[in-house]
Amino acid sequence: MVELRHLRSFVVLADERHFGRAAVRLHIAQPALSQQLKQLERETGARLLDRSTRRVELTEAGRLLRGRAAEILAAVDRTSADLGLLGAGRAGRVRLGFVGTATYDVLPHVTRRVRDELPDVELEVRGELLGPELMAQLREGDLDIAVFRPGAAVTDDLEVLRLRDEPLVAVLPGDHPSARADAVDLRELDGMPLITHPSGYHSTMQPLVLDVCRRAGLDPHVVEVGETGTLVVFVAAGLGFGLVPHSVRALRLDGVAYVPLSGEPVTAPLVLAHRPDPAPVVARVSALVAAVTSGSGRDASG
Amino acid sequence: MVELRHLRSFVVLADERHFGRAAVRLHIAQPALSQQLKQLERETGARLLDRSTRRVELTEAGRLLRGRAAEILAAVDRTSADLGLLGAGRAGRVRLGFVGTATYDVLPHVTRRVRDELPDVELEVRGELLGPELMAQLREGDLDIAVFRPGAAVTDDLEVLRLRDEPLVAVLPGDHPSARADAVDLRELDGMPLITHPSGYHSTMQPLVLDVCRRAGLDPHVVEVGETGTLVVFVAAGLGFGLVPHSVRALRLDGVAYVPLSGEPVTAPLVLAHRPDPAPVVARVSALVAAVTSGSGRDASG
DNA sequence: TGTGGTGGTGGAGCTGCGACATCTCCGGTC
DNA sequence: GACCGGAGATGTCGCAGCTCCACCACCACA
Repeated sequence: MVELRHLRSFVVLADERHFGRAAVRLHIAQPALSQQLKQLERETGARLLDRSTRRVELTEAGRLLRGRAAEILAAVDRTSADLGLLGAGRAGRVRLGFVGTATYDVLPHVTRRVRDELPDVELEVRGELLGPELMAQLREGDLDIAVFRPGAAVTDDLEVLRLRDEPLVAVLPGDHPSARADAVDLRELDGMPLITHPSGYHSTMQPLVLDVCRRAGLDPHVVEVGETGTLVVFVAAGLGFGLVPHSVRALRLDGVAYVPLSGEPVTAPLVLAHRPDPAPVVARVSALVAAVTSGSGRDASG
Repeated sequence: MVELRHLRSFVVLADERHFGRAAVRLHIAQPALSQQLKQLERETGARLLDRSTRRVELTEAGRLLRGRAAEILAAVDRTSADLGLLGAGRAGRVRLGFVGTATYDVLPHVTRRVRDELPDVELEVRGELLGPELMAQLREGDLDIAVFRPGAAVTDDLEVLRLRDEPLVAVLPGDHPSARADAVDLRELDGMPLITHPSGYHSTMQPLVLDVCRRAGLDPHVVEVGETGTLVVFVAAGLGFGLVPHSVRALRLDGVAYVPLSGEPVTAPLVLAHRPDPAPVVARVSALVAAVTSGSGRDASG
């Protein structure tokens, strides 16, 4: 039966064209190498080397085998390496997607920690995505881990880990009377347009935000934007106010103030999701994300 | 060190998902299979099977390995098969050269037979070459097998196999008085130009043909042409007559008749040559050429 | 709580691989 | 042409490691 041992020896032998030198490189004795080649020739039924005591030359069959054996051994090595990384969960590629409101706080912290603690893990990070889109990409296998705020549609074909609940804060233009207050009552904002994430099934933030406003007796004119960054920029431009999770405070812009809401706190949950039975890397990175978010979530602002 | 044995076992195990059944299929005992899997997991550093006494399931690493191992084993099998064909002389590339007078009869028959009986052999055929040129190409390694008519210069650094002796026939213009005769005496052609192959060391036919003419008392005006095809075309054009081996009759042109010579037959030998200690394919194709020429040489004309 | 079936483990035996010594062949040299 | 040295082949032996057998541990099911 042909074994990789035969192929490994043959490749070196074909390279050296000399049994003695090849044996040294293989850390075996020359007679053993002769035996292996003989076995290989018996197994394959082809003469692989034209050899005399003076000269070792590849036959046509030998040339064919040299190429094939090299490919096979490369495939084995590559597979072995891949499996090692997979098994240790210390390397491999992980694709992470973040919802907009986690893009400016969680994302950079996670990236930093992974680079520090799992330097061989190749992170592919995408921010400013929307919850339903993230879940769809997870299910499609286009993403390994998603960090988002769950709507009603989180089914149990995904493993979901609750990271933390973040209180909503108001995003106000810097020149608003309440911009420097310790807290703001939503009713003080009556009449201002509300900048929100998209409606429909696209964002889980908008229904939450609208509900909060309605309960405070507000029915603001709504301006929808695609990204959290844009939302804050709009507020900075004086186009209205917004309601965002606390951690968006990491996104500091001139002309913008983040002010806690007075009264009973309203929170937006942040979760992490991945497919069930994840690869060790995915599990490891997930754990790191959880550690990052629980450890230093609240004091992320400056 | 990972060996193919491990991969073969793993593929079956991944297929059966049952150590006992897999061991039976592999013709080894179950504990041996457990050992192999353990080794494989140690080598790769990854857990490949989630297993209890009730259930054997592939991990993600296992799924990766199953695919890779199958590819690797397939590549090994394919290579082994290819080498077997090469070794048995049933595959490979053979470059065949034919002298002009064997181009129109032997060449097509050989090509046909090889395609039928050795479909994996890649044949590279060149016709209308001259004997000395063929031998030079053989020695240079530019050709594997040559079929030609030997001159004096066939040395013993080539293995030569006599294929057959062919009687010379006259090639006459269709309107010649003897064109429809059963035989022609050379003296009837006195005064006609003789179309021949090249002189000097280039062709072994010309000296033979001139000798035949001289012994018949002819001293014809000689017109030299490079190829046998051209020779026959010249005859068809009424430019003279020729003397060619019987098998050239396979080249039928309007306005040309092949007529046997009366009197004692004169033959031109046809031989096959290759380098000593040839690759199996070369030997096998050589045998096929010999079979073709000895079996159906004479009745090749229509 | 027994029972059957499953994968894991420990020890004995044997296969087969590799090391060593030796042989044979061949080319170069004088 | 006899000698010499280097190269691959061969014969023998020791031992690593694989396989097998017997047994263990575990779990589902009755």
